[in-house]
Amino acid sequence: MYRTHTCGELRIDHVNTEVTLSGWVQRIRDLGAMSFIDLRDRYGITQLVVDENTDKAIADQLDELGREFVLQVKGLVRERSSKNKNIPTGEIEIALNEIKVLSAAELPPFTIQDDTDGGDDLRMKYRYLDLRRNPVRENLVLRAKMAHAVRSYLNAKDFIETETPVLIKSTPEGARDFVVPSRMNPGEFYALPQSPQTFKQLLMVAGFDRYYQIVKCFRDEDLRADRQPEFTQIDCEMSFVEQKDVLEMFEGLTRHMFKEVLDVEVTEFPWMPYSEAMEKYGSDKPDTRFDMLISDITETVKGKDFVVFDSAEYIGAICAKGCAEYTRKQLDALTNWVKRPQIGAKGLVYVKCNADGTFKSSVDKFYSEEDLKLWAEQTGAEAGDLILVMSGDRKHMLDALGELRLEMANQLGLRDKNVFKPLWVVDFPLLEWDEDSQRFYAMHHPFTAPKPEDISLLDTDPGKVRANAYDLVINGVEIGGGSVRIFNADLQAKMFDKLGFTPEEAEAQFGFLMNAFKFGAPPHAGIAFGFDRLVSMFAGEDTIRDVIAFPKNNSGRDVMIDSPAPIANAQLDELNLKLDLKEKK
RNA sequence: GGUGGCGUAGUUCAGUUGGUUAGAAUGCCGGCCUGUCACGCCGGAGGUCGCGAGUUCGAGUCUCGUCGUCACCGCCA
Repeated sequence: MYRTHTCGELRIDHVNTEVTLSGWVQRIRDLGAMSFIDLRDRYGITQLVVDENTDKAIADQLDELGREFVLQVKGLVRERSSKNKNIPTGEIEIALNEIKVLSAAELPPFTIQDDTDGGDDLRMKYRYLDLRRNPVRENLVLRAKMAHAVRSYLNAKDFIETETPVLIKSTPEGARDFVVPSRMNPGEFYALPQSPQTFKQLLMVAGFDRYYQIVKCFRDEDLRADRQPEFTQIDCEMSFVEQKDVLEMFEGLTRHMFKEVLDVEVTEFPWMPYSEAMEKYGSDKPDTRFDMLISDITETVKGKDFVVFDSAEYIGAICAKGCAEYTRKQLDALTNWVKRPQIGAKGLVYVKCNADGTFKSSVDKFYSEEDLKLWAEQTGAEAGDLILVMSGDRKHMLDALGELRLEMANQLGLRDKNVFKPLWVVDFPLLEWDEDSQRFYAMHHPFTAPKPEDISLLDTDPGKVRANAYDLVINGVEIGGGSVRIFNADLQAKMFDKLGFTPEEAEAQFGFLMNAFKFGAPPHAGIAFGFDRLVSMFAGEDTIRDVIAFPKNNSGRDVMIDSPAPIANAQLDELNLKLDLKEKK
């Protein structure tokens, strides 16, 4: 038996018990004739004590030990003469009578403590050491707890957890696929699923009625702090439901998780049309923890001989509360910020609403106090506020104002990680025009149903068709999304036609699905949550890497196992593959 | 594919206008210490300034290239 107790469980009640503990050496404090060892495992830290006068042999053993050695120790629990109120085991210590080194340890490249001295890449390379640290381990414990909460909620609602295949086939829509060569079928490839989309729809055709899965998905696209090449979704589908039924069910799931895991009650989720999100927040994933809404002041500001505004398609503004005192330096910094290529604005106009009721703007030459007063009324600005104005083409400026809004909120500390504001964004456009390829793409995916009242627009004005699609957004993060699906073979065929597929192409790519719809498909709808993002939000982390046990870096590499890696020629040969690497410029 | 930040001791970082022998903290090693718990005190070791070219009398510092890493845009539900 390696241990009778863990390093986190002994208390004052255990005094005079003979115990055996196993764990890692956190730290040794050598006071001369007396030494203390902090022994750590996942449950906590227990102090071991050795007195050189009474235990000379054991004291000598301490010289051999170092940080992160794995020990098995035996001894008697006793009350400390000076207690540590900061840790749960702080009232007791173990007077050792035996130390056994189970495993020696080299000096770790960074110290295993809550505030580590290790940088990100070093921590990634030695991820198994990083995982010994409390904050990282706690994130993964949280993740396990959340997965458990998902299962208990959905199981109680009669959802059937079903696995779907990982080796499937590549399809032209959506993200780039990861592909896997098939040895038994020379020249052919599997693809890893971007999501189990078609399979869950087929499960509905199969009459499963309610399906879910916590499942890995794969997308071969460039990475971000919130994007990994393999990531986890809570994937769900339901039959005989309308949009409202799905939103209620998954609002319930979300609220259940907040309550179970964080003990947080969240309010009912408002529904916001996509068009409103874009116009008021400049984003399809609005952060509603704060207002600072975008105002369209195009009509108000035109016609005063300010050529920049007069020639602009759109002029929009936000009001930053209490920022009238911003200095020239701060305003210049903001201007430079919006002029960066990532935002791409031409400039920034400001209006300071002074405490005395007067206005000071960067366009005083063109606008009177009376004019500026109108701006203030329209943007809801009061004395002490700062109005920030941008002009240009509508789509681009809404986007830029949305980014500026978030930046100002950051500067003003309005994005509190402990406040959660969920909402549903609904009525997304069904199709999106792509200039490069001169064709429509499905904004969600090709199986999304148009709103019934918009179906007639499919032939006349496809870009105007709204979809029965919805996103769950919390604090400006897209947590999940889904849609009511097409369940009629004819309508599905029409969709493929609008997306530029010939009937033959549609048949070759998705014939199995349209075929299935001919055998009695129930109306159905579904949703998928980005599990990693949800966990990182609950954990208060900025990147999903912090809630994944073994994540990949920015370039899609696992620096611990050093993957991806070349394979042997024999392997390539077996797969009938030859490399033709392109020269780097 | 693009824009920007970073790369200096095991680690986290500082390093002035380009100027003598590149510093701090922490960790590590040695010594002392019986109530520590981020123990304390004394001493010591530890550097290809990512790599390569260039400018210069002189480069950690400036320029170009390259590699790595991070953030973002494009891309991606």
